[in-house]
Amino acid sequence: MNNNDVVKVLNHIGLLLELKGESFFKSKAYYDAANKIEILEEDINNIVSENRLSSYKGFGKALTQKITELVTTGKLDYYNKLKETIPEGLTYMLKISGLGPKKVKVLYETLGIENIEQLKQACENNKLVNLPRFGQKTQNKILEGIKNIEVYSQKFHYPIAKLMADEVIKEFEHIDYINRYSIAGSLRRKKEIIKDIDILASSNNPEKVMDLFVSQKYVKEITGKGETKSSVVFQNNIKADLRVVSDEQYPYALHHFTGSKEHNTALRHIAKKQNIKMNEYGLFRDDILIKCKSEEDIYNVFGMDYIPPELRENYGELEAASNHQLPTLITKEDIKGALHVHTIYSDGNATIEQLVKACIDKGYNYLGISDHSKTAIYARGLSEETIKRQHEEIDRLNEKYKDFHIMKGIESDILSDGELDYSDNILESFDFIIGSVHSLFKMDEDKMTNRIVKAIRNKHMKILGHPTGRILLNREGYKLDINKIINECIDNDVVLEINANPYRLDLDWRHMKSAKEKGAKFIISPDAHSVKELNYMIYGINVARKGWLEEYDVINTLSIENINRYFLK
DNA sequence: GCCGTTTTCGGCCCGACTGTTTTCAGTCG
Repeated sequence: MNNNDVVKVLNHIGLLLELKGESFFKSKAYYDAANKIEILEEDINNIVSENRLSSYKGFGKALTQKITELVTTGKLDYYNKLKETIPEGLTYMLKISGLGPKKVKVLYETLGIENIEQLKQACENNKLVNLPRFGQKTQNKILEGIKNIEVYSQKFHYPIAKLMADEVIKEFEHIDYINRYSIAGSLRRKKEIIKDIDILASSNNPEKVMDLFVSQKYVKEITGKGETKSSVVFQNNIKADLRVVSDEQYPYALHHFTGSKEHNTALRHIAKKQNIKMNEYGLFRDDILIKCKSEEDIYNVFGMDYIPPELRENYGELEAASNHQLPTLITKEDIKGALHVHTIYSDGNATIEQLVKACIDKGYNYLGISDHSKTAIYARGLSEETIKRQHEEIDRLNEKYKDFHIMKGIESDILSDGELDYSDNILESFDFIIGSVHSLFKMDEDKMTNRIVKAIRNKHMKILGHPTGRILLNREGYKLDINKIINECIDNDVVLEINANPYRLDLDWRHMKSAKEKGAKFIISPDAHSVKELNYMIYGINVARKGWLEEYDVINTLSIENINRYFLK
């Protein structure tokens, strides 16, 4: 039973308790515990076996006992009994927009409704309208919600949501009754997956701003409209919320709606200890507003440095800001070159020279070509002869572009036994080698971990490509012991790739901070298959910032001389 | 279910919107 399994059980217990009608705070205790275990870097099994769980805040007698039973025996009597008392279908009914635990409980207890199918029938037979605090509109909304269940639970990759949000705020640009505006929420924090778009504006005429917002051409449906808040669904099914406040309230509101919820809650706790009330409209001491002109001022009130939105995940940023120990996050200006790039030699669609010109335009100093290796037949992986030909072309181009440097690399498959794809003398002809897993994803955890560890220990290997192989919203990463992989990389001077493809963003930023603290080095790579995909770099920088990385943590901030020296080490 | 240096009981972050009521409960973020 790993950390993730425990998180799932605790969250489910929280949900079941809500459906039972228990105090919300009891549920919250389970949710809070789940959240804490989720960001834990240590294996819960170790913590339990060493009896250290109760020393963590939020883990009292009951939770410690339950988690211990769960981890040591693999099951939890309390959980199993709880599950028996509540039909499974009720959990799914909560996914319907507008339905929460209280209403689901009423439906179950009065009409005996146990699942979405029964609920739909009851609506169609007009059974809901006479229930307490239900009515015609609620019934219609539930029916609509059942129809929209997939739409409303849909999630989106960062670039899709960013593009949509930019369209919205473009409309705000020249409106004289809007003072300030910004993207907020998870999009401003640059999360890799976005559920909905949050936008904030300040204005003396909120009604007019709301009218403008809900009448935009991309709006498919208006799901709410009030004086300070409106919600819409766009044609591509992305939901968006707009909040409008006065200009004086804007900094507080921007902070509030940027989140994360966990960051805000933790900061509010700190505020409360200092007798300060905190909400989206201001900071108040004895009901008197503490004036702040910017988010920076807000953090300063608590003696903290400004925390960039990317770090606001309650991963230790509040403590670091108090101690003036926040990282100086990497920026796109720090990047000197791109190393994971495919060409027409394998499955890319651009020539080396086209990519060189694009990189020069971006202000990069070098480019590292890394086509697929020979086992990747599906991607036209390079034979030994083709490699020779490619190296000759690179030599010619290096003569032609004197102020720029093209490095010879390869993305070698890590074969099922952990070997790389070419003989030693071929491998020696490259400036760098990325090792990546592209086959047999279903291996069990031990086998996969050993396979990759063996590759990491290969003296030719310099970079571990997309370390977990995940495809966001599509495929889980292969099963592996990520901490062991990271430790092996550190011990063997292998660089961890941050694959900047917005559908991968692999390594996950949640692992970066602790890896960095242990001494890991990273490279942000576009994994481009075309000139256009060189632009993926920014998505990798976004998540590197979320992972607390600074310039010196990332090797493609080095000059060409130093990166070559690094690989020769 | 957890927590506490004023507390071992009574809090637990806070507010907008909706739909049901005729003042507020439930949902949502």
